[in-house]
Amino acid sequence: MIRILVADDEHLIRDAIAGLLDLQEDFEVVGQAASGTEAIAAALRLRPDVALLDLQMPGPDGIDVARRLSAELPECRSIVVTSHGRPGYLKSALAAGVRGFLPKTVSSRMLADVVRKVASGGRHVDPELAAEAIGAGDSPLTPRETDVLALARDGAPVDEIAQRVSLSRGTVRNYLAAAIAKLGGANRHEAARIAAEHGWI
Amino acid sequence: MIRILVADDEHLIRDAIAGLLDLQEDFEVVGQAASGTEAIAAALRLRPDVALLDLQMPGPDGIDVARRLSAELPECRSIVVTSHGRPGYLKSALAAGVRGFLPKTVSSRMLADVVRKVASGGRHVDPELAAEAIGAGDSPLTPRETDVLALARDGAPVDEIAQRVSLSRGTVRNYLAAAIAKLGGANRHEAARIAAEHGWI
DNA sequence: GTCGATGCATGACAGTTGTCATGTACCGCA
DNA sequence: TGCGGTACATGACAACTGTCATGCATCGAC
Repeated sequence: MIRILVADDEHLIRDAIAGLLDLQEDFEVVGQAASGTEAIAAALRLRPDVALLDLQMPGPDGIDVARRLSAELPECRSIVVTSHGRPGYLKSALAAGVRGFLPKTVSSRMLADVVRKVASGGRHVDPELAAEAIGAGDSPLTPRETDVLALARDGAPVDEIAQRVSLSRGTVRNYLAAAIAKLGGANRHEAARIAAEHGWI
Repeated sequence: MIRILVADDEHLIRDAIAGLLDLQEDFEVVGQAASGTEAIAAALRLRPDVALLDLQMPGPDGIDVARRLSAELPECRSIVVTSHGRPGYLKSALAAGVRGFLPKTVSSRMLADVVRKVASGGRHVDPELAAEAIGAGDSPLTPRETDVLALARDGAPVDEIAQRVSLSRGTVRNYLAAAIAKLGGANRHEAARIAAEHGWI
């Protein structure tokens, strides 16, 4: 019997996936969590075999949770599930000790197979996401450029960004220009959008 | 027996929700669709009692589908489900003839209750979304402002927007300024983000 | 018919942003 | 030690964006 923890902030999805998994005779959903914090607490308490984590959650996201769990509860294997897009997170997910990485576009049969595979010590990464991640490659941005672009993401003016990273206006503009050039955008906002799509910020 | 069509572009979610509903003794999931186009075709073919539609789908979204169905298949009642946020769509959903409107944060029990209620001729709108929609109110933007802001959304420069809506640069800037002022943003991008959060563009 | 309110349109001006030339510090390498 | 490459930092200049004053057309109220 494989003991599973399901974490997703959307109650309906969480219930539905938990119900789906519970239908399998060799699965038992032992707990549910609606946030990263809850997921960590529940995992430490319930010690499941597999933690099925949504990537986007309030508080710590799925990857943060996986990192904590692989450090504090190594016998619990993590699988991260994500909505469409976001191949850029794959690399950091693997670095965080995630054993399975799937988009929500896979079939329920595939999810069950992956849970079994991971529970028995294997790994599984969705081939399509893997291809996209390889195609997209690593972020071309330097750490500083990443910081600055991340702050520019929701429309903050340069001065505010400069203050937050303790830089002069000119320097911030320079980093933004570099990011814009590297990403091929027409301005910072397009660049931020592109970087976000690739999971680089 | 209530015959249900489930439409969601994410296979896993679709499967999971369908499975969840199928557990209910008085429900029968008669079909699934992965896009708005498929949903319309499947509904016309299968003539379900209830169409459960995801808001965000490739091609026609859940509201578009509901509009088509309420025109061409009025005996099929539509329920729209959405990820968190987006109260702004509620009004257009109701205008499109949607009978139920729920965030994906509700429990599975609630979903089942709403399906029964809608199938028997009732309506249900999530109280929290309704409150937010009332609080947020209608879009303060004029049609032109909405057009322009929508185009500014993903970072297009003014000239491109001007071309697309056949306006002078100055006029476009003026509309953007009006939108920025009305929405309380610091620049067009913040304004676009705010409008998007409210579902106004 | 006049009035005010509203939506739409334009151009001048000032402030912000993007581009560029330039400079410093650090690192690996011959 | 000297060299090239990279990340980081700055300021001048040009282009773009946001603000403002202004004008025109439509529509309902009086």
